[in-house]
Amino acid sequence: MRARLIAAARALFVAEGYAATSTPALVSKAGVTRGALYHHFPDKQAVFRAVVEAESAAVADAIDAAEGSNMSAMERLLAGAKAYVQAMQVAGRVRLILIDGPAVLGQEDMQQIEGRHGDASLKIGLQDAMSQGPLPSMPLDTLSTLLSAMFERAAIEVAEGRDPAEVLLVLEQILQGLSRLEKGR
Amino acid sequence: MRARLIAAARALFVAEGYAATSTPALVSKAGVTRGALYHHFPDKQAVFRAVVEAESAAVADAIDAAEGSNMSAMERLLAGAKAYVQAMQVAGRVRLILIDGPAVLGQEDMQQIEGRHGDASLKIGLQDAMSQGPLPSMPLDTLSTLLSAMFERAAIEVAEGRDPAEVLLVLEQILQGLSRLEKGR
DNA sequence: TGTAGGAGCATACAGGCTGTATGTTCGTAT
DNA sequence: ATACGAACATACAGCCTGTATGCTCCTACA
Repeated sequence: MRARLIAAARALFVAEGYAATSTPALVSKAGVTRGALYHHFPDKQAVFRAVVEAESAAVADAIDAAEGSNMSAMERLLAGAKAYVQAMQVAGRVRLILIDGPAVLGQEDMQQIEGRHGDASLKIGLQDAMSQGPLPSMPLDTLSTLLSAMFERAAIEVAEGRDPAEVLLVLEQILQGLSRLEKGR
Repeated sequence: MRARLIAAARALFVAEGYAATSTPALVSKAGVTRGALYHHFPDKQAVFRAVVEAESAAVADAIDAAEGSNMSAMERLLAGAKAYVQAMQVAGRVRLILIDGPAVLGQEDMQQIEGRHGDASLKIGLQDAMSQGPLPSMPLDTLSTLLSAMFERAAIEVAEGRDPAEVLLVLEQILQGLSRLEKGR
C-alpha cells in the first residue's frame, strides 16, 4: 500500500511536478482514498521525500556497483562519475533529485539525503586521489562539493539530449587537468 | 505600483519561498489589494518571473563591471567568477535564482533568462581562452555549462557560510588545471 | 466643454486543495 | 469473548488561486 502510493506519487511528481500534483489525483492513481495517504504519511511533502530518498538510494547503489576495487583513485573517480551520469538518465530522476528536490525539501535536507548515500563516496575518492594519487592537496569538502555540482549538471545535460560522450570527455579533461597541477603547492 | 509589488514579492519569496507566499500576504505587504496584482500580472508565477529577471540582470551587470578589458582571457574568467560569486551574496539571490527559480519556472525558462544576460559572457571568455589563451580545445557549450554549474554551486556554498577565499582558491585550481593540458590533443 | 472609453484598482465569487477530525472495519492479543 | 489499535474511508473547515464584476478617474476627441 505504501509502495503503491509511492509508485503513483513518483509517476505524478515526474510528469506534473510537485506543486501541480494534487493529493486527490495521487490517491486516484493509486486506487485508494486520501485517508490512506494521510495515514501513512504526515503530509504531501513526506510522500515526496520518500520518493526522493528511494531514487537517491538507487543512484548510490549504481555508483557503488560501478566502482571496481582494482582501479586507481583517478580511475575510480571517473568510473563513478560515469555511473552517476548514467544512473541519472532513468526517466524523472533529474527532475526529482536535482530540480524539485532542493526547492521542495530545502538544500539542507537534500544534502542530508544525498550525503547519506553517494556524495560520501566522491569525497573518499578524492581523498584517495590526494593521498595516493596525483591530485594536489586542496580543501577537500569544497572541491568535493564543486565537482559534485559539475557532475549533477552533467547529468542534467545528458538527460536533455547532449551527447554523453562529449560530456564525459569534458569531465575527464577537468579531472585530468587537476591531476596535472604540481602536488606540492 | 508595479515596483511596490515586485519589492514586496521579492521580500516574501526570499523569506518564505515561492510556494509558501500567498497573494493575500503579498498584496498586504505591498499595501494594495489582489485586484491590483492581477491587473499588472497574469498570475503569481509572472510576479516571480519578474523578480527573478530583475535579480538576474543585476548579477549580470555586476559581472560585466568587474571584467576589465586589459585582462588576459584567463584573468577575465577568474575575475568574472569572483564577481559572480560575490554578486550572488546579496541576500536571497541564491534562493531566487538557483533554488526556487528552476523549480518554479522550469530549467528551460531559467536558462533563457540567464542566457539573455551573464551566461553568454562566460562562453565568450572560454572562447578567447581557447583561441588566444592556454585553454585546450574542447566542446565549448558543454565546458561552459559544466563550469557554470560549478560557479553556481560556489555561490551557494559561500552564501551558506563557507570561506570565500577557499572556494575561489579551488575554482582557480580547476581553471588552472585546465590550462595545463596540452593544447593539441 | 461635454462625453465616451479605457486604464487602474477594489470587491465578490467559484472551484479546488490541504490537513484534520471523525467514523468504520478487522485483526489480534489477552 | 472482548478490548484495543492499526488501516483505511468519509466529512469538514479554512485557505488560496484565478476570474468576473464593479467603481473611479483621467484622457482623447468631438
